[in-house]
Amino acid sequence: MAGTVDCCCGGNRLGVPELPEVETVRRGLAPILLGRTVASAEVHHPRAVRRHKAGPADFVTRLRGRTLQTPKRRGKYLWVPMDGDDVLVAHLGMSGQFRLSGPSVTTPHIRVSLTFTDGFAIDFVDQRTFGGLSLEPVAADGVPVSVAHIGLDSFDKDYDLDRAVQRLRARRTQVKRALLDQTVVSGIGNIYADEALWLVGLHGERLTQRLSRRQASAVLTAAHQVMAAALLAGGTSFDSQYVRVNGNAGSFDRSLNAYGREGEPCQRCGTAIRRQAFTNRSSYFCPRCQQPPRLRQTTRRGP
DNA sequence: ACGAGCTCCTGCTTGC
DNA sequence: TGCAAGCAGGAGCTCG
Repeated sequence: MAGTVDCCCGGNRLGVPELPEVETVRRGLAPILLGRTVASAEVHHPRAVRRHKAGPADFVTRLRGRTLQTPKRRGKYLWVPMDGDDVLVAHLGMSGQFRLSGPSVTTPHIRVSLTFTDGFAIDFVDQRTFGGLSLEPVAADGVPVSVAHIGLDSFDKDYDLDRAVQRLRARRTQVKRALLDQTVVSGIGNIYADEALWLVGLHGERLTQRLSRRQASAVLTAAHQVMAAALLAGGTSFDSQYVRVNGNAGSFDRSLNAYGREGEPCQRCGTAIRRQAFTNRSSYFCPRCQQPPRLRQTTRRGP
């Protein structure tokens, strides 16, 4: 039904919002928020505003009467400039969504609701409560203070690949860890890191300081390409009748080559994709295309 | 200053 | 059948 929003994952467990999903949400929100004035805000779960230091009551009070402008994004952070000095910052975390509110919408896990002066309303829905909203001042460049520490993402007009390559190679860690470090380049999560590494045939345990410029450049470029493809698919799935503001990258299944494909044949060489524990999560890679480093600095790997 | 590891959270899946 | 453990993972935090 028009005016409602379909569910986030459609059974796809890969619903975690990374840069393309967040950008899709931003584009969906833009025409909805621009020029609307908040009549009231309601915090249903205090954890959703835990990054708003002054607390839920202050959050609600300060939002009232504010007129919203076009949302902006860096990496996986969204923020909405408003009249006045501060901005509304949103992070979707693992499961955050914005949904158009209405009597026909029966959604559990509504954490925050915003109602506008024209009666229109949206909900911030977040099952796992890793996401949240806050009101924050902005730093000198117009970026919220909590976002200022992360690096530019590869879609930013000021993004400089050479500088990103420098930062990546300056780290003293494994390349996958560095790709997930939002202060190096923002926007890359576990899924796109694995896909980028598969594309360029690098094992995630390769040490950043031993990557050539060419290798570092290739993996960053690959990450951008995978995210660009997902963004394109998310964009084409837009339907003005059913405004998608929920982080679903549409019908695109992200054409994943490695992530989540344990035991399936590698699309390049046919070797079974392997899953490996990685800091409380998983890494997926082709053991043939992505050879692990033979020698670690102090530790020898097994075969 | 930097890097590693832990923690927060909920619902689905798997194993006993 | 029912319960418990495992798994998913972004980012802030602490510790070395």
